[in-house]
Amino acid sequence: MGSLSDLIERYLREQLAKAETIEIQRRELARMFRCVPSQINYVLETRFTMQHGYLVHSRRGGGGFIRITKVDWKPSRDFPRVLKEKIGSRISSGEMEIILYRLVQAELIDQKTAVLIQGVIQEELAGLPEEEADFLRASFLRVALLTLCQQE
Amino acid sequence: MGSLSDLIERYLREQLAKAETIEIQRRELARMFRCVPSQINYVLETRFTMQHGYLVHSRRGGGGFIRITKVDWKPSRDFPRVLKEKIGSRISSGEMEIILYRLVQAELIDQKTAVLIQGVIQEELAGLPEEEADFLRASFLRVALLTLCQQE
DNA sequence: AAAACTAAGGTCAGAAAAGGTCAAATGAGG
DNA sequence: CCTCATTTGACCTTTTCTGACCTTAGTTTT
Repeated sequence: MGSLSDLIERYLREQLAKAETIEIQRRELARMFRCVPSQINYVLETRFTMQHGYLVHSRRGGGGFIRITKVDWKPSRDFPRVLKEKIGSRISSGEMEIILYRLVQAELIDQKTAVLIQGVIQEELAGLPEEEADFLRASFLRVALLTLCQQE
Repeated sequence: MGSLSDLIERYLREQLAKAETIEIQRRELARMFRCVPSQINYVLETRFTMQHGYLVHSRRGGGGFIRITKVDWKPSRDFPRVLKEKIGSRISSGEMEIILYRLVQAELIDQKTAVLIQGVIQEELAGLPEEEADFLRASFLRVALLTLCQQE
């Protein structure tokens, strides 16, 4: 406790407590903390990931910046993590159906949406070999659910 | 968001918010922003393309001008098809950002959702070679948008 | 009417200004 | 000591900015 990374993390969190989105300049921040610029990347990679509830977006070149946005996951703070665990790296269409059914039971999504998701994903997967489809299905399902879960 | 190009972009967008079509003089604008005239071309090429929903037309010589016309994205009933057409079989992250921005402009999705989609997809694509990522990104974007926009 | 002049805008390549990546060196805790 | 997290630095990619040179369209002169 008390490493430079921790300090930088605390500083960024303070800023993010004041605003939902902040924009920083990597060089500027690095100068503030007297470290090399890539240290900032390290802090972002280890402490401001989606799992932590943050989205990071950046632009290079003149006037470049790094934008950090706090995400308010509707269902729960660790929804992304739970989803990752439940879905895993691959999933069959049967398993997907079970998960969707559970989410409907939990009233996190409604029946129509569940059906819609299945339809959209099925269409996207059309014609692919089963082997490959299972991997992609896992990704598609995560994208769909994570996208949905911020809607009100 | 601090580059000169960003400023010029914002200025032009403001004008275009007031009128469908605007006519500017490159020299005049360059003088306003204290830059070289070709900077204006750069802004137009990177931020006011057809993809962005603008048409640019110009004339040289005495009394020359640059005309920018806004082409609104009409939220049609046939949204899924239009979307698939726009996304295509592969798409770069930059092109995706443009599409999302236009959807926000058209009020089909809100800003937070756009950012979220980018984040979720970025995460899902992490570590993949660019070649493969472009194809998957197109699929992910379709899944996300079709899931979102078809539910009521 | 043709030639010359002037007043726009267009192109392109290179410099400058960011941020990104990756692996090696270092350090802290068990 | 070993392992994992942190720190650093060399090298890469993207975006912006600038300036030299080119093309086009009116205007004036011959």
